[in-house]
Amino acid sequence: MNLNKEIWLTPLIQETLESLYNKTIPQDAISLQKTRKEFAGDSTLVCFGLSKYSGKKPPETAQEIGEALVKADSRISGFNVVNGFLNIELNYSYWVNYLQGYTPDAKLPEKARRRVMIEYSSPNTNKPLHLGHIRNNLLGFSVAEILSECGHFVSKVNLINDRGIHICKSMIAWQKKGNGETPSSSGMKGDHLVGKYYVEFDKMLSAETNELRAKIDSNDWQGIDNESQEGIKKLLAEIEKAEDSQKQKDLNSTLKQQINNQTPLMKEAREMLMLWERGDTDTIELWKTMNSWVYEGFNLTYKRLGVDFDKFYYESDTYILGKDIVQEGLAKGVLYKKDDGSVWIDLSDEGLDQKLLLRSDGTSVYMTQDIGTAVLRNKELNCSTYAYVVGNEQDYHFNVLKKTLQKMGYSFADGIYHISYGMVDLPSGRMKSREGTVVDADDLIDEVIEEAGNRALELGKTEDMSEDDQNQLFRKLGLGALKYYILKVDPKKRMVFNPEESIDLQGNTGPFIQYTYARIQSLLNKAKALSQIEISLDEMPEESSARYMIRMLEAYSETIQTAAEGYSPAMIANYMYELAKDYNSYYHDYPVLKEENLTLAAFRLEIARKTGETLAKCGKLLGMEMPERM
RNA sequence: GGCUCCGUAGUUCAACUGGAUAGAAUGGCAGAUUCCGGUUCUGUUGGUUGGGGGUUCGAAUCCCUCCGGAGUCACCA
Repeated sequence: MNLNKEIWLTPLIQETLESLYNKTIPQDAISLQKTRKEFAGDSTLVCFGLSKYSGKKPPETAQEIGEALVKADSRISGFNVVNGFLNIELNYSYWVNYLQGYTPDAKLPEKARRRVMIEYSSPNTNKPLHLGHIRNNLLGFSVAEILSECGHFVSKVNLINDRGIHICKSMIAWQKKGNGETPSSSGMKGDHLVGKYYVEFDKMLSAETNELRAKIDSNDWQGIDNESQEGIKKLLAEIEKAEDSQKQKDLNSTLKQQINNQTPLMKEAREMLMLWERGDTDTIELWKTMNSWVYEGFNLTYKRLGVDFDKFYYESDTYILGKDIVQEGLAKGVLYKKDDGSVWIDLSDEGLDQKLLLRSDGTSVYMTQDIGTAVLRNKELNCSTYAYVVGNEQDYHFNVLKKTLQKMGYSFADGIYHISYGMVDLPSGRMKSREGTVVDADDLIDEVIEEAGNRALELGKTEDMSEDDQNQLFRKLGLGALKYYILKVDPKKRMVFNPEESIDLQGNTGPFIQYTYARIQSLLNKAKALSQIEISLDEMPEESSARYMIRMLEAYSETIQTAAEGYSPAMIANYMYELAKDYNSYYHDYPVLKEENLTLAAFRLEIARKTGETLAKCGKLLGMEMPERM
């Protein structure tokens, strides 16, 4: 049963208005919102826009409507008018009944439920996960939970980037320097081991690049083919001529890139990629082995983070898929071919550029692959929404992907949505792998758990717990702190990750909410007998704080639904913090066990119970576990 | 340079998508416990919402302009 008051109040207002003014009033003319804390009332009708129907000034209009509403429905006990705002007050009995029927539930009506795919995580298999991936994973998982809570049918999907030149790099470095090292021989987590060789490759590469640069500077062009020679010479000349330093910088980095490409190591990497694409047995064997190490590592990290997937896609399976579709697009005349054979789409009428979809040698690029997987998934999953959790540096890419598919006539493309999130910065600035400031996901998880443990042990409240229970608790607290810290920020916004603040326990933090929950559980345990007492309005006084708490609980379903529409776990984090804070204040002022009026005590206990349930539910939606004690 | 996004207390974030006197946390300061768990609660301090103009009953939010920052403009992914 949905008791949400907007369900009956909005239509009631509409009817009242229509009979009052004898005009048709569209529903969206009725702007109803929660009454702000500082005013009396439960719901507020904004009356400025209604003047045109009443022909009177907003305050007079509000007054009139208020009077009519009180007459129209007994649930409405009163009202007050401030400027053009009509604050509607509901009966206390309405709220007491509401509390008794309340359970945190945000299910939409059947007809509003949809099939939704959430793609998230999508890692490369050449490096372990880092802080940026953590934001991605937490967001993706949480959004999926939120949509499920609203009744949607969600597929969580991970598209793994397991092929390409970057993967070959770690393979080559391992061949050269690995001496057969494996995760078990080294005791290293598989993804970290592979990552180590990726870094190793980079080191070897920059040594070769420097060497080659020195040779070029002394006019020694051995090992560089004529065409590349010319290119490099031209660049050198341009750098000579360039006047502003920005341009010089740009040219220099292009030059470095070109020299990079001429090193023996890069040549080897490219050769390996070709071997891989041809299906060379040894290459494939090595690739499979090293990838399997990485997957073992990733799975462990996912498990510790508490995220999971319904389906995995691998780029090695999907990277060719888009080619046929591009051919179809050519046939339809949506795409065009240049003289060199490359295929493009012109999106300039959409405010975008031309975009390459197929190289002149016929091989596919990132976009080709994404087009292919999109079509494949639509066949397999048949969703109405395809949401991709990917960083905002790819805003342009997803814009192009969606428009391209639309132009090709795929109607499912309308459902493509990019959940674009901002970078995670450190207090010192951006994470840079070159400077070694990248925060590793596994290290971070270890740290927050350890730190949570340290702080809990200092307080000494967990001494009687078994070591196993303690470890479970520290894990819940550490991860709760981390998840809340990251998810409370609006996904779209860039955020600063301060390692020390992320494990804080006071203020707007995960553990603050967990503490509130644990304390409620303790209260429920001690007050079991009260649950038998029937709550009756006749036996207890009206309390505005209680009314306020129930209104906070009532906001649950609307909050979750708005969060789902906006793909924003942050809204839920803000809500549950507000709820916990208000409850703590209520708890402080209105005792249960000491209250002599047992009906009132039972009523307060009921508020505690429902608040606890709601906090736990919100926590679940963020992937946060609530401890029974801490 | 073109396009996109961002700029809110010292700091980290809010502001129900155009609503009421811009709120929390943190930091600083001052308090509360015969306690149902003090990881709590109550005060206090702190703002020209980057600057300027416009739209209207009303703007942090929408439009224009300038300033500052980021991202992106690959036959990379």
